[in-house]
Amino acid sequence: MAIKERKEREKQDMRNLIIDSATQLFLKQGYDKTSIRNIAEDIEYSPATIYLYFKDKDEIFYIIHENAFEILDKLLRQHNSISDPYERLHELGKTYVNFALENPDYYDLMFVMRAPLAEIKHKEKWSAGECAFGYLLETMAACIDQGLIKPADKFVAAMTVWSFVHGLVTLYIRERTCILEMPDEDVRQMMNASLSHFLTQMKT
Amino acid sequence: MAIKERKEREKQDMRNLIIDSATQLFLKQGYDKTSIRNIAEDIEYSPATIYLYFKDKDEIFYIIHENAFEILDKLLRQHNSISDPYERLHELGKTYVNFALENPDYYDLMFVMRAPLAEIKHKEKWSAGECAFGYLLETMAACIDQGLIKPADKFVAAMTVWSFVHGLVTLYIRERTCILEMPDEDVRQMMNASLSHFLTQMKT
DNA sequence: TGAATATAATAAACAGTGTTTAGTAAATCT
DNA sequence: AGATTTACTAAACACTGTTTATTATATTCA
Repeated sequence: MAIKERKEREKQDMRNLIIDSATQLFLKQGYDKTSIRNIAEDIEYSPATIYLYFKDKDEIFYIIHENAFEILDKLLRQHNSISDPYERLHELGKTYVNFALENPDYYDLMFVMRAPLAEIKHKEKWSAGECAFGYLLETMAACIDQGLIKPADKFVAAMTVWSFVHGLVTLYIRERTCILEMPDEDVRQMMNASLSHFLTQMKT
Repeated sequence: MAIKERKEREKQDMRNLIIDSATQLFLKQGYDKTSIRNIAEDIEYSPATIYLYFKDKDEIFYIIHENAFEILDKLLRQHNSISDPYERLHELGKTYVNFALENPDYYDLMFVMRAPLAEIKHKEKWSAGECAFGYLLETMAACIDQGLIKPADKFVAAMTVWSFVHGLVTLYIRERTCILEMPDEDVRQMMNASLSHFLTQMKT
């Protein structure tokens, strides 16, 4: 009975087709303008078909959110070879901010939007986020152990760093940096200056 | 011809009626569930009537967003009497975070949601935000002048502080602090610890 | 192979959204 | 009192996410 396996494969193919189309539309037009009907039209199926493969729109965007985390995780762990944890922290910060600025829609979905939340809660564990946060936690612990930054609980220190970079990029992505009344280029330069300033402050 | 003035008054009354109803519904049920039809039913008018007083839903939420800024501004400027600028900064931080945690929907509308953005851009100036940010800027300048915090450009310093507190509260409001797998009370305590840690790091 | 069954896909509908248009009733002006 | 402006609304438009009943196809079993 290889038919069952083929069917399973076909089901997965269809899921991938939907996710790929949704991702493409999402990155091109944003969340709101990526409707089930849009996706359906794009893959040349009826809207109702999508509900045979995903229970709702949010589940689709939960998968996209997971894929985005995989990308970010890979980028962050590229700096694993840097032995000095403070230096690694610096690179992690730069990479995080860069990722957010270059993939604002992904970042929004990962850390701002409520769309994937239902699924996260449903799963009782935000594993995608845990992976990235865990890596930050490790780095902070190493920094503290080696006395490279001002002493603090590693959770508190990690939350402080994450909060700062998250705040920095979300103020930009959600267009609140308009308050600076600067050209976009200057704003980005100021963000870099702010990141450096923050990390210098941390140092012992 | 006092009729014209009475009409003008009545127009303003109607605008207030709509805003009051919208605000009430918004704080009770959130943005998405506050529909034009809901507001219309609440004030016992037809949905179309609302469009005689506001050009679209976003304009209504722009007004609510402005009102929220008035509340935050008053809270922040309560600390004007504190002469030591670093101490004042500390109180500003605590007040800001408290405001966000106690009024998450207001905070969301002010600093995260895209709803009021069209109007902000249309007006070419985000005066509501400028007022609060200006106050932070003053305080930072005073801190730097008196050598209370590590030297930096006042804009960079202000952006750093704002980014941190904004990140801290938005990770909480948009439910990303679930990663800590802590009871809500502990998360809030950690947020306080993080704020203190951040402000201590700034000190010379 | 042919009838019965299980699967896949869809058309159409439901209940909602923001917004616009055309038409009516009331208040104001001449 | 008649003409005109103002205030309001019913109904429609073009969407949205989602569900249900139906049909066509593929698979299984006798």
